[in-house]
Amino acid sequence: MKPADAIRAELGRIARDLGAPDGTDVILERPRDRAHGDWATNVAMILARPLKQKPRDIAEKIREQFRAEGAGVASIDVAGPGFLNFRLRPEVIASVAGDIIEAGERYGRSDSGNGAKVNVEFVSANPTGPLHVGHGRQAALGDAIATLLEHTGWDVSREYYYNDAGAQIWNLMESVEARLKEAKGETAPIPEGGYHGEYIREIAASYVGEIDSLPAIQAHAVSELRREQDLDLAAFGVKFDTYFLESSLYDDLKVDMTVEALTQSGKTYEHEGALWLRTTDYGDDKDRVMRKNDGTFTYFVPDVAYHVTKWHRGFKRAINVQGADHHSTVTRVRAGLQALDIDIPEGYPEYVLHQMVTVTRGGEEVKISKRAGSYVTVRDLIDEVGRDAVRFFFLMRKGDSPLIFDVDLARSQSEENPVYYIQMAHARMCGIFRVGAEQGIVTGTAHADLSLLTEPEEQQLIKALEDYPAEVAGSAAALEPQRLASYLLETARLAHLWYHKHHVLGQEPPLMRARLVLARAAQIVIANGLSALGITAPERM
RNA sequence: GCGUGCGUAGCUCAGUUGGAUAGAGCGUCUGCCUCCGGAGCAGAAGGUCGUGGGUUCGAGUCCCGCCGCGCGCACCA
Repeated sequence: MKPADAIRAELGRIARDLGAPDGTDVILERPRDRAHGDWATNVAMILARPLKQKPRDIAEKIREQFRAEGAGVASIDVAGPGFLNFRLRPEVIASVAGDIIEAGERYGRSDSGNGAKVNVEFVSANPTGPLHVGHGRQAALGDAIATLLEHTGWDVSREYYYNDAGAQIWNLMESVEARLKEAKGETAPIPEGGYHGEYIREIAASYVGEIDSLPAIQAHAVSELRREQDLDLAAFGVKFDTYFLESSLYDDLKVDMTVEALTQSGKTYEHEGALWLRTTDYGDDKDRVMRKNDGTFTYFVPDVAYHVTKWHRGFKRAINVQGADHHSTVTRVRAGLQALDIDIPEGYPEYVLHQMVTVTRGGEEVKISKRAGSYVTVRDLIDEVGRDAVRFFFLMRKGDSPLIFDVDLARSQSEENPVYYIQMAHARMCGIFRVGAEQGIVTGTAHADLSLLTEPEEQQLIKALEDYPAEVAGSAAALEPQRLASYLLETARLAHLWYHKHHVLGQEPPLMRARLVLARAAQIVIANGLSALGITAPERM
């Protein structure tokens, strides 16, 4: 049993004896201040009300009744308003390192998702141009969230929705047509709302079909751009399980069926030649048009039809990663799903929204990519700083905050660069084993006496490693990869600290063996954490 | 104006779903180490958590008002 579990069990037993109500959960947490001990609980404060006693009196009783030896506890203090602080025996803390090695790359995984299906949709760019940095943030976020969910026991499906129908595609087609005419020497301006990037000329140049066949031009442009985006995603190392085409919703009459069902529900009305949905019944600030007076549908109608397919495909949980500039769609899509009245939960789908990305180089904002014209592409970024740095930088801030991507920092091979810093900690641990092997030292970890790991830096590092599973679980539950990123930074710091202060190789064999276990455990945790974020853990740098 | 998100050290940001004296990196200052350079080590200073109320044993965290900034407010996506 893990030390924390032992304490929790003992606290549970005492709480019951004291007459705590059923369902009282005992929360153990790391005290913010290390001087307060290894674990703390506020259970005495929680029980104060139901037991009608002072928190400190309850805490005192718990302290007296606590059977410390079995739980590996060295001392218990009552502090502050009624906290119980536990200090563990050093060898109990150290024993965790052995468990980590045993679990290996499975360390940190859990099964709280129970294998339930969850759909994670992200990027979902219109095939009207190369992916820009915002899509990059989405790709990093979506992929990491998907992996975190996998690590916590969910059956995850990564999905990409191509908006290959509608007005944007029409604009794309007209833009390419204009460039085709231009190539023949005609004057042909890009239409309003059209695309001006250099890539439009490339698409026109590679077109070999009928010059006046608009459907052919459209098909060519869309397929070229999809191929282009696939290359962007491949460069980023993201793989999707499903590519869902918006056009298929029209082909399969899903859009018509959805409109029909919404009309049947009585939540729609005709007004000024358009068909409206009463989204105000579901918290929107005004009703929304479904069918425009030109007979075509507004974008959110296929979006509703699309989410109905997710539901029917067995995803009781769906998560959409999007730019916050699209946040107004949230209410509309959910309203449409509710109006259908087919038992879809109100909060379906869940949204993870992220704020803007700005790229800086030399302290100046970079605004333009040559190929795309008006924005910086993901590919530019990956080419310049590498996939790992791009991913980490996109993940280290919470989605709610705008993100400034400092290209100079991301490229830097120094410890100021957070990715480099974490990967370096991993490489250093690997270096110990590499050098050890060269010296003929057996770096196996069997028969180590971990109670020798008593240095403060060692105890602190081990405690951080012990927290890894909880960090993964918390990060996954909150859909917030940046938590894990922060954790890795802190853990890397502790690993560097330990490495600087204490040598492994060249120590007396028993101590060396114990430290080899710790080095291996640290290496495993950092590697697992990086992998959960989609970042590699190089063995040397 | 309405909706939404943000506001934490000089700078960049964490803050584990409401806990104890609010943390880290960079920068600054003081020592130490280094042939030089890059850097490394130990420590220090630095805060009215935008602001005013509220909720309770307890608020950076939850609720309301105000101020500032971003985003959205199309029969575009």
